[in-house]
Amino acid sequence: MALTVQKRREQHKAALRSDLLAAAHKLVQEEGYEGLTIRKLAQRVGYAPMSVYSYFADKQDILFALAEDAFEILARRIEEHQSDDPMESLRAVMTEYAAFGLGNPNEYRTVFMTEKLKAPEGRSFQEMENGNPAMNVLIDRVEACVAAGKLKGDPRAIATMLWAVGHGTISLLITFPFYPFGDPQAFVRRMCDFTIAGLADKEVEPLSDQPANC
Amino acid sequence: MALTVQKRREQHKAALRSDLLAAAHKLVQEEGYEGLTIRKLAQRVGYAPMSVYSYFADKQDILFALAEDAFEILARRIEEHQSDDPMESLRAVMTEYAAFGLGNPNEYRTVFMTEKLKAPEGRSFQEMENGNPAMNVLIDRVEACVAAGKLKGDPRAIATMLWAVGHGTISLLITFPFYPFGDPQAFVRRMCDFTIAGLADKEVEPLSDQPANC
DNA sequence: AAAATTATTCGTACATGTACATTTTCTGAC
DNA sequence: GTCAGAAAATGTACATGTACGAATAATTTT
Repeated sequence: MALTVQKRREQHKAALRSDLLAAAHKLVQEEGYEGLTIRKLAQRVGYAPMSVYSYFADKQDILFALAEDAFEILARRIEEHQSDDPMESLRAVMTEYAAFGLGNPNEYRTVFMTEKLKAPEGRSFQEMENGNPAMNVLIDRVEACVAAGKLKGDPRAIATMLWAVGHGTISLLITFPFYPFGDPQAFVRRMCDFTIAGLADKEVEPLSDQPANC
Repeated sequence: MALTVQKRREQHKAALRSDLLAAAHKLVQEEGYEGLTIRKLAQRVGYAPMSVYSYFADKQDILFALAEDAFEILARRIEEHQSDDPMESLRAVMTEYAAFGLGNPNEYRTVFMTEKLKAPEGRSFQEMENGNPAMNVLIDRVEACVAAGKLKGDPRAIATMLWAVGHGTISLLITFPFYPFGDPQAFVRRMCDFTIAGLADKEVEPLSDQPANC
């Protein structure tokens, strides 16, 4: 029946897209980040350059897909670092997040430091909130801390604030490698400790509901 | 004598460079940020496209120069917002910095969210530290707070931490405009208050001296 | 002044992302 | 099987940043 064929085509297309991603990954391994070129990529899989655009909207789309794969590795790595103490588990998110960002600056940049022209098609933010695996784990662990009475207030607000601090720290370290932050690890730890200590005291209000915007 | 001619040439060259920058600025005004093109720019000043490269290393260099001009406006704006209370003055830096970043996302991006391949030729960081006018004011005001006994510890370390928080906040707001941070102003204020409150307690150690770095 | 050296400008050429239109392949109805 | 319509793949073309080297102008040396 028609639906089966439809499905098969979709799967086939997904498989080809996956092949392209694999080829892109290998290309980056072999020739570095700036060696990833639409033409080279097409050549690797025996396509004409323009055929790539049947599977990806544009080059950014490819980079995003690659970065998303990398971020799933991060999510797994974070889940490996879990403690009995929920606060320690929370700290581990920050630590692993930082290590990942510093170790994969290109992926970090494409996901977190690149203009987002389109809100990911679904609802404006739900998609994003649930989009990055690492963000999910962060919220989960904040919730655990709140449940354990170690933190007080709205978990999403707390997670967002932690995100802002962590992102600021990491992106500065990535962007200004020559600035004397001292030992990156130490700077990350300092920012992390400082922030968590600051949050431990107060009751954190939920984020406002976007009132005065334009 | 020879030196005079040398000087004159340098001034002439600087003037031409300035003309190019002015033309670039106008181009951006008229056609938007992505409308700034080497070819268009050259045409505006009656040059061949490649001649632009006598005055700028590459396109990034032009964008940087434009952004630096913008940041001087920020520095001036910050200095207008000064209070008797040094802590309030410090808060004003963050507020104005944020307002500037949100109002000039392109400039903010080119200065703070773009890979720095070359450490600015002088000494590795001195140049950078004194490079951005806003950073100078920040350090100055932190020093004032320390002097007034409102903050304790190393001023540069405190300023760097504030920078990290401020930058994280602003760059997230710029990069994920659709994420429900709530009112941007409110989010900035929250991050700012939270951070300054957290710093007020503790004695802040200087940043370590770059020990374990590959 | 003439020649040599240096600084400045420019012409040509290439790799890149991708818009647009065309061709080829596939699908489902008759 | 035939054929119309859709989907996938491709060919061509353009704007862009910029490398490279030639041409031109300015400066210094002789």
